Amino acid sequence: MAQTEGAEKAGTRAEMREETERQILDAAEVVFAEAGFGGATMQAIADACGLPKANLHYYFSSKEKLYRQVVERIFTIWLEAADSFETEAAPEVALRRYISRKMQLSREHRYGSKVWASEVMHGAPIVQDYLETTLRTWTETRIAVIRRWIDAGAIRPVDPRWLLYMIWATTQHYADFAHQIEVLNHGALSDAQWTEATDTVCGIILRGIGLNGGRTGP
Amino acid sequence: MAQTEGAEKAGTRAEMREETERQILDAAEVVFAEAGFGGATMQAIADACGLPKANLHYYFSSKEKLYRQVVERIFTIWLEAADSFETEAAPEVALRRYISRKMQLSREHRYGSKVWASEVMHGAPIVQDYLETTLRTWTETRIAVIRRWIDAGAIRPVDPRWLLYMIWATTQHYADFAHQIEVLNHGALSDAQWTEATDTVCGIILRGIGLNGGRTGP
DNA sequence: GTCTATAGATTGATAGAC
DNA sequence: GTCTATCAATCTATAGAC
Repeated sequence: MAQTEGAEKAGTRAEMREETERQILDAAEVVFAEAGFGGATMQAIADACGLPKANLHYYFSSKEKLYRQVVERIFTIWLEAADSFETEAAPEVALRRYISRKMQLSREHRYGSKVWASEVMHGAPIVQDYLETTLRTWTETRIAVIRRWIDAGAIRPVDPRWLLYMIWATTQHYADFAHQIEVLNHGALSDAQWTEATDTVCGIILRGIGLNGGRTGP
Repeated sequence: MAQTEGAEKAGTRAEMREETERQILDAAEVVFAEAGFGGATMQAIADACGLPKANLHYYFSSKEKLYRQVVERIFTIWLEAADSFETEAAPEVALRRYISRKMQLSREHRYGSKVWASEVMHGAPIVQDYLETTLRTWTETRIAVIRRWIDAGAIRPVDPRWLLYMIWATTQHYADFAHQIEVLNHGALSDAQWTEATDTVCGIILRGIGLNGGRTGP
């Protein structure tokens, strides 16, 4: 009965702690995404997860520590998606799978994407080291893969960096600018629209680098 | 001697007022871009333009009013660039010019782009009406133009919306994510890199919709 | 118009009862 | 572990001398 709400099948003490931390992180992700780090308040996060403000400081010593954990969680998800860029597969397969996975992430993790965008836009004060280590390494290996495709004549010669930025920008736009898209669309995108947008993005980029973007005939 | 600093050839009283307002708006744009609306403080903006905090409230009654003027100024620049999308020109010409202009804007107005991105990401609390009127109208006319191109068989049949979002996303990414790009690039992009990136973006998108993106031969 | 000083409200963080 | 009450710092905005 230590837990106020019947918060799921509360197991061990450690499991309960993990569950509460997850609730706070979920609420914090939304509030940070909608207000930015500076605009977000601990009170707003507390209200969003139905806990007293003091409890947040019990689980996360400071607002900045809480924010850091939110960003780190997002970066982990981003990295998992990055692995869908298979270095052994053919260009069509690797790129189509990677773009599709990124579009899916934009749909399922809109708030996480916004927090990441906000963090980078403000100069990455918290995750600068991630940019310089993990992201830089990942990017360089993918650039090498794309260079091999070019050398093998599989795709047109384009600087791999501008191609990667285009993929990141386009897919993440559907999360970060979801509000603008929904205004222009007179409502949220339907399942069919998400599928169509994904196919169109894949099609333009694949054809754009000299592949047969469509799935049938030339 | 009313002006503390010898702020340019001070002309009439109205001109001096305009000059001071512009200084404040310039400083505010940078601070809002780097800290977000919530994270920005009037003190930081005052320091950035070398004026006492109280003077900001003399020229702009509140922080929100100042922010609104910053965003409105950016939207005006955005609209001027939007006009470079000529509805009478051939698809290659219209799109290449529009994309190039947007890339140029990302380079010259990094902070403005960030403020706009932040505003939209947070649900456009200040400029919602712009999205529903000016932006929606502009977008619909361009969608009609692209549809005509498709009907005439000039470009492949792609939903014009996903194409426009790709152009917006990719070009604005170079401003909004400039910090990340510069980390991966080990420094700011050179003139040559900006030109190359612009050409690559134009090339991929034009070829992607069935045009000969390159300038020479098939 | 410009500046100093300060009011009034809000915030991150903590103390201490339970 | 959870909650109420509160402190100390900070912020927007303004009053009033110059």
